[in-house]
Formats: sequence, structure tokens, C-alpha cells
Amino acid sequence: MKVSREQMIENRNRILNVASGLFRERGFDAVSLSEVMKAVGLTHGAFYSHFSSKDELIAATIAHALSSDEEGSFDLRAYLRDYLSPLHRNNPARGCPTAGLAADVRHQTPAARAAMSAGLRAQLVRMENALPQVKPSERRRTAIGTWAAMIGAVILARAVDDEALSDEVLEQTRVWIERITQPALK
Amino acid sequence: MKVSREQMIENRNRILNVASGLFRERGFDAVSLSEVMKAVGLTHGAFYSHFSSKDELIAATIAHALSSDEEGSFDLRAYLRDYLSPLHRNNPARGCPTAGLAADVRHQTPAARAAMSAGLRAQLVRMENALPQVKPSERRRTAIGTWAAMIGAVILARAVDDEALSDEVLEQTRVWIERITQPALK
DNA sequence: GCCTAAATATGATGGCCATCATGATTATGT
DNA sequence: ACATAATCATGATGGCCATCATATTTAGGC
Repeated sequence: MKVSREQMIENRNRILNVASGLFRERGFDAVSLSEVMKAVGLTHGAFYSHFSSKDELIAATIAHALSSDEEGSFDLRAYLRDYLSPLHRNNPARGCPTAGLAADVRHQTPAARAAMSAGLRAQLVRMENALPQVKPSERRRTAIGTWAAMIGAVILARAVDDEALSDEVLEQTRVWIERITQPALK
Repeated sequence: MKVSREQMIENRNRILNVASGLFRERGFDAVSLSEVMKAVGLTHGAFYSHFSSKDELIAATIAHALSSDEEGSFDLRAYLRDYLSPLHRNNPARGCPTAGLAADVRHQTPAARAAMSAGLRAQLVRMENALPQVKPSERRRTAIGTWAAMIGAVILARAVDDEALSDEVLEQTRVWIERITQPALK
């Protein structure tokens, strides 16, 4: 049963969006293609009209998720508050793809890892732009250190089975970064 | 074919050590029990004399790997140099269990996540002890922020398919942390 | 209005895996 | 020495999954 070109493109995007959420929530391995297609509202057979393999879907998902992160400049303070929050920790499916997928990407194909590289490069530029108060010679270093701490804190907070400890990791990392990146503020 | 008590204990420890390395290298899902047992030098059937399920092995592996991290006080500068190095990045199987497993632990049983919580608590205390030059009221925050940045940097460095970018993440995170934790040094 | 090819549905196929069943061996306590 | 039970080996079993084969429908170009 063929479908309009428009519908087909929408289906492809739905596959990418649904897969992106499921992958972030449960990891690449734990999500089956049938599950993705069922959540999209299609049957498993339709998958191969859109992608040639699960590996290709994974790579496309990473590229898709990281590219839709594109935004202009942003307020670091507000970003930190949202990023290092219990709400973000508790909702990986709707959360940052890097925090949700980066560790898993290590085991994926070169295409997937290349997409992650591109996403990281773009994110670091965005972070640099959000640090106008840091002197230029330190800006990239600060962007890298800050981003690493944000990713690490969310991953640790999600790994841990102790809400108080998890909250503490998020909260203290947030304050720590704020102090470092805005030394003038008391 | 029964085996001496001594041999049995050694076999159990070999299972834990082998599984620990394989899990860090490839993730819990991607490693099969047959594979673990073959690497140990036993057949798959022997597994269930030691553990009642794969989930139990995973939890035991995390507890085992994180408890053998026990050490006295250590030099943060040297620790950072080793931790944020290409050598560590390239050898997850012999590297830090938290960097290798934390993201994966999120999808595991409560027992596994509890073991990770205990390991994190112990590591934070160790980090605090390695920060004598930081004033006590800031020590825990610094330990948390530093550890999050270390974990995040290694995970990003391993996810990325661009050696220069990967090296940069490790190197800049290292210098960033050094500057923050040792402000007196020029 | 047809023809063709594309998108989807249904239904294999083969492989891998966790777990279980059973049997063989032998360490260990008595 | 014997009996017991623990450790390991071998060989199912059942389930899930990625991928493929084939059929059905119909959109889109002519």
C-alpha cells in the first residue's frame, strides 16, 4: 500500500523522532526495530523502505537529534538550571541526546561516531558563544570543561539509585560551574 | 566434575574479573554469558553454579569493580594525568569502571544501581581527601564537579570519531580542572 | 485513465541468547 | 572408605530479533 510522498516523508521523520526518544530512554541495543515501528504506527516490514539497517537508523538518529539542537546564543545560567535538574535527569527520552547516547555511541559504527563528533563540535561552539564574560583565550577550555561536567553529572545522576545523592550531584555541579564561569557574581 | 573449594572461589573471581573487563569494553547487553565463560575457560553451564542470573552477575560485577578501587589518599595531579589520557580512553576494559559502566547502569536492576551509588559515595570521599588545598566548605562541591567533569570528558572522548577532538577534550578538561583545584599554581 | 514503481503488510528464516535439564565427576565431611 | 552434595559439561528449549521474500495497494508520471 503505497503512500503519498508527503506521508512518506512524515513517516520517515516519525521513525527518527520515535527512535530517538526510545534510544535515549533505553539504549540502542534494548530497543527493537519492531518496537520502533509499532510506536510509529507502521509494521516492521515498512522499516526497510526507509533505512537499510538498524545501524543506519542509529547513525541517522544521532545526526537528526544533534542537528535539531541548533539554536542561537543562549543564557548559560538558565541552561544550567534546566540541564542539571531532576526533571531533565528523569526524562532522558526528551532530554539531551548527548547525555543519553554518548556512552552508547562508543560501540556504534563509524558513521554514528562521526555524527557524534559533528554534534560535539557544534555544541562546543555554542558553549563558547555563551561565555562572553570569559576571556577569549580561556573560552574554549571553559566550554569543554563545562560541557564535560554537565554530561558527566547527568550520567552519574541517572546511574545512581539514591535520589538524595543524585540531586546532590546535579545541584553541586550546577553551583560549581556557575561560580567558575561567573566569578564576578557573589 | 566437582572442583576444590579453592578452585571454585578462583573460578568465581575469574568470572567477575573477565566479565568486568568485557562489560566495560562492550557494554552489558553486547556481552553474552557464553562469551564470559569461554574467556574464563569454562562452559556456559557452569555459570549458574556461581550466579543465578545475568542480572546478578552484573550487580556483582559493579560492586566488585568499584570496591577494588579502594586506595588511600592519592595525588590528584597524577590521577588527572592518567585518567584524562589517551591511554585510558583507549583501554576501557582496564580503565575506570565508572567511566565505562555508569551510563549503562541506568538500565540495570536496583541492585546494580545501588552498587553504583555506594561506589560513587566512596569515590567522592576519596576525591575530597585529595583536595586538601581547597577550603573545607568547598571541598565536597569541588569533588563532585571535578569527578563529573572527569567522567564526562572520558565518555565524550570515547564517543567521538575524531582523534584530535578527542585528545582536545581530554587535555583541556585536565588543564581546566588543574587550574581550578590548584589556583595557587601558575 | 494506465503503468510502473514505491511504500507498506504479512509472514518466513536463521541466528543468538538466557536459562533449564540432566548427567558425570569428585571434593569434603564423617 | 562412603555418602552426599557441589561443580562443571553437554545438550535442549523457547523467545526475540534483524533481515529477507513476497504480496498488496496506490501515488504519480505519462
